[in-house]
Amino acid sequence: MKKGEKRKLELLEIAYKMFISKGYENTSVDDIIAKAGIAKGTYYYYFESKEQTLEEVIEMMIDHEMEAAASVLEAPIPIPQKIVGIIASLRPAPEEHSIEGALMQPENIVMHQKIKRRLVEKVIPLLSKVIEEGIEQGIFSCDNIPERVKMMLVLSGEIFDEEDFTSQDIDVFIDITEKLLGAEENSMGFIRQLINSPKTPADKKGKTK
Amino acid sequence: MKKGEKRKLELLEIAYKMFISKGYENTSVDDIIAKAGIAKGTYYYYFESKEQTLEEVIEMMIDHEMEAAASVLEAPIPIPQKIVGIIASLRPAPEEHSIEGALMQPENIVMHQKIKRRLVEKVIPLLSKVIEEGIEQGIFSCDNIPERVKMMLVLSGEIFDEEDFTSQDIDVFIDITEKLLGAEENSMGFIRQLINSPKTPADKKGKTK
DNA sequence: ACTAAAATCGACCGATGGTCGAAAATGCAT
DNA sequence: ATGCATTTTCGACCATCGGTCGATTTTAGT
Repeated sequence: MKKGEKRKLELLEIAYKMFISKGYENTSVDDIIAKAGIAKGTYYYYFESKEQTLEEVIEMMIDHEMEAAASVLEAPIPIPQKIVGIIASLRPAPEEHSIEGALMQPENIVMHQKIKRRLVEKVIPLLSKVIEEGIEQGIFSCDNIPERVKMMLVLSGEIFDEEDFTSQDIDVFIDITEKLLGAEENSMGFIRQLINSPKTPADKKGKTK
Repeated sequence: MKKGEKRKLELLEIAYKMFISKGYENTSVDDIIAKAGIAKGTYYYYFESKEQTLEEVIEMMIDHEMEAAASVLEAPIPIPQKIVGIIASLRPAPEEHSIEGALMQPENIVMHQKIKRRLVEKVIPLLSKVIEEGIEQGIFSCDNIPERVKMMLVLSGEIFDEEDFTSQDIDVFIDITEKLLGAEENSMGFIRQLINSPKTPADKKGKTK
């Protein structure tokens, strides 16, 4: 009741790392068991299938991200910052693991997509609460909150996942977020600063053609 | 220089139908060649890989959808209707082929996602033109048009792909679209009628709890 | 020490995407 | 027609992959 759990955790950890670094499709069960030093049968003693392993790995990741999101929730910061903080915390931790940023590689669509869906699902109620708080404070004003939250999440997920999003993308996202929530003009403008500092090392290729 | 082309088109057509009806992952190369009555080697004489076949099939579909979208563009209808018409035309033709609506099945994520991306890419300039027209006519008012168009497309693609979208989703989408384009309140409200008629046979399960 | 349950092993399987050398089929110049 | 090069077709074969299964070892309770 304990040995087994540990072994499964170990396998999950290995699978997790390999899925992220090499991609789900490019990681074979043989790869995993080789790394773990176990036999095929042992692997299938703990998992029904490779896909189920993916599912559990994703659940692990989700829990991780959700913790981060929840911690932002309780931080003593203004509501708009909370919202952005939560959304930002959903990005699959670029530092820790993912030695190579191979997560959103074209061949990893399946995993990437599954993560996104589950994440959106889980975060909606959390963010909805925050929005309601904001409404009570009078800084937001809107109905159909969960639906609006979902659209915010879908947009941020789709736009900021790509590495080549532009400052125009950000501007429009800010604009749309404010209007989506019925917030005051430019009340979300601070997002710009948050984005310009950590990533995007100036402009890279082309552009100044 | 012609025999070869024809054969390839034939194979493409077969793959196309099978990918849609059974899904990409569930269609084996053997399935395709069996249907076509040719040998493995012949298939790989025309295609580098199964994935490349997918790519070409998608390109075919895209061209098809783009034609439909372009025809809407030239229709003698008001601008807002054009926009909605174009967005609606992007849905992968539910009637013609796709006997079973097996296109957005969970196992078809890869194909579905690839189609979506390419479609958005291609439609952005088209829709942007329409928006500009609208601005000239004074019914819209906004900047960063392509970015806004992209967000509209992303949202519509993400929300309306799922079969369980609610009337709230529609309401919010309408609201956000109007604000995204700087259109007058409720000027996009007609979308509701368009959606209620063709699909959604009343409300289905639960909901009236 | 005995035994039942849990855990591990690895040979084996069917299916799949892909390769390759040889054989037809085709086109063309003589 | 004949010879020859190019294009097209064939299908046996291969490596890999996810998954199965009966046998074997380890563990834990009595």
